[in-house]
Amino acid sequence: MTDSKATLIAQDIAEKIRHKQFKVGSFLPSENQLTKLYGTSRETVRKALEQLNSLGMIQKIQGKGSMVLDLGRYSFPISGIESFAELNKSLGMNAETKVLNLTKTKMLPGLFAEKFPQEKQNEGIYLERLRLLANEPAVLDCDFLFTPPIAELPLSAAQNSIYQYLENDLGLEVSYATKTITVEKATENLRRKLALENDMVVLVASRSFLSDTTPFQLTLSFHNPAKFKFVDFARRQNIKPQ
Amino acid sequence: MTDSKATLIAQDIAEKIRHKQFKVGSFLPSENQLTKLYGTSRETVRKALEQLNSLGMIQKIQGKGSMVLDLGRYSFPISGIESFAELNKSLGMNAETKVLNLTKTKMLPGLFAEKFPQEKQNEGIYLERLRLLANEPAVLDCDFLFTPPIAELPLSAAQNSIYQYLENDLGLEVSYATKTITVEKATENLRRKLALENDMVVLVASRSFLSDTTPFQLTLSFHNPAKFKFVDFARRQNIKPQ
DNA sequence: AAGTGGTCTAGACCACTTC
DNA sequence: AAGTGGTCTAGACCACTTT
Repeated sequence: MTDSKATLIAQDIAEKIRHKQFKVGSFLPSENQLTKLYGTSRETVRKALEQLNSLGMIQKIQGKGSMVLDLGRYSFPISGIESFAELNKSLGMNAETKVLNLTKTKMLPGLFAEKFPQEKQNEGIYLERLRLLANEPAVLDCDFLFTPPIAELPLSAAQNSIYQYLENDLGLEVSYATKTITVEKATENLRRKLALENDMVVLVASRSFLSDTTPFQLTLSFHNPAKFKFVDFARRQNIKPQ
Repeated sequence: MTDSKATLIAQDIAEKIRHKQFKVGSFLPSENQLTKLYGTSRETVRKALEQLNSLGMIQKIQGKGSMVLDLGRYSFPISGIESFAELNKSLGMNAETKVLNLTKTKMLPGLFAEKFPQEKQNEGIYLERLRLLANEPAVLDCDFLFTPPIAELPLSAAQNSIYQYLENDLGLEVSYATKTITVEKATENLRRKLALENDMVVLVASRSFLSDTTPFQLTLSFHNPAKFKFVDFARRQNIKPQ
């Protein structure tokens, strides 16, 4: 899967925004200028701008141009599909991952059966990781990776980036995820592992899918409420959700 | 602002998915067939499908077709930009709104000054509403609407849908919002109004903008943790956030 | 009037899946 | 080989903003 011209242009513009070559509050070069700059058609430039628009990086204003928006400095957003490793790298945080458990199983662990009641898959890999920020426990990630398509998970992949292993080594195409965020009562085990001050915990439950719509991963992320922050960008829709 | 052909097609397909004319797990008619059906070019059909794709309603699979996804029956999602009134209507819930306060002010209330430290605007309308679900308090919404562009807010608009009033009566174009979700310690006032069992509350803070990038609204939504649920759909990005 | 973005088209060629 | 989606183009016309 090689990136399209439109995506390459979007990445280039995003990079220039990050490097302050295009400044927040100012307008990008016009679509005609970008068309000449990148040597493509205008529709291709427009597809690139549409990607940046939907990410909240620019706002298009008819008759005027495309303004660079201020996304703010997000302290650890959980929006989108990104692994902890990717976030840590791109934000340069002092984060650490401790793998607590990595085992194959032929039965869906009870924890997952409870939170994903309609789930049928039962063979897979159970993974438990504690995430530390500034040497303090912040998140307990429990993953269940489906076998197939994932037969093995090297400890190094669990330690670093699962997604990198799935995409680069196994050639799987990670595509989308559904997530829910709720607040739950913490078990004694959780209280201890996350050093919670009271018995509440934030649960981010997600089910992730490959591009052929196969589910491949369930994740239960237990966050220390005091350290939890979810950042979102949303555009007003003219299509009602299902 | 009239809808484009692509948006009309997307709305039509979404409607057909909702009415089970196109079923979850099956493929939509091919792009060529849709092109004939709607009497447009293929690119226009593709723009319609892209809208449904980004909402998580379909998944495109090369060589096969566009599969209808199961979004699940979300119990009160807070994703996207939708007003409580719109959600209530589209989901047919037993919800009620009590307007507790609606006053003009020349100073940004301290509550907002604290949660949005960089905010400069000070003249506006303060609105406080309690949302009840099944006759139990679920959310306390505190809004600050900027003057200008919003000079007045009729009680009926506060009672029903603010967005409907802004878009239909004032002709404003609501475009996007940034939100953060955190867990905070509840004040005694909040404990009482939301009938909280303990002293934690979920805070959804959002800043909303018009299509010309003017901010027009700050919202602090305090949720009873026991009734809070946030549902999200996310696609894997090939562009890094800013 | 000139420049900006918004929409739409008809056609081309490619990559992937299925038969 | 035929059908599917993925990409890209060159051009047209419209709506809005600015001068």
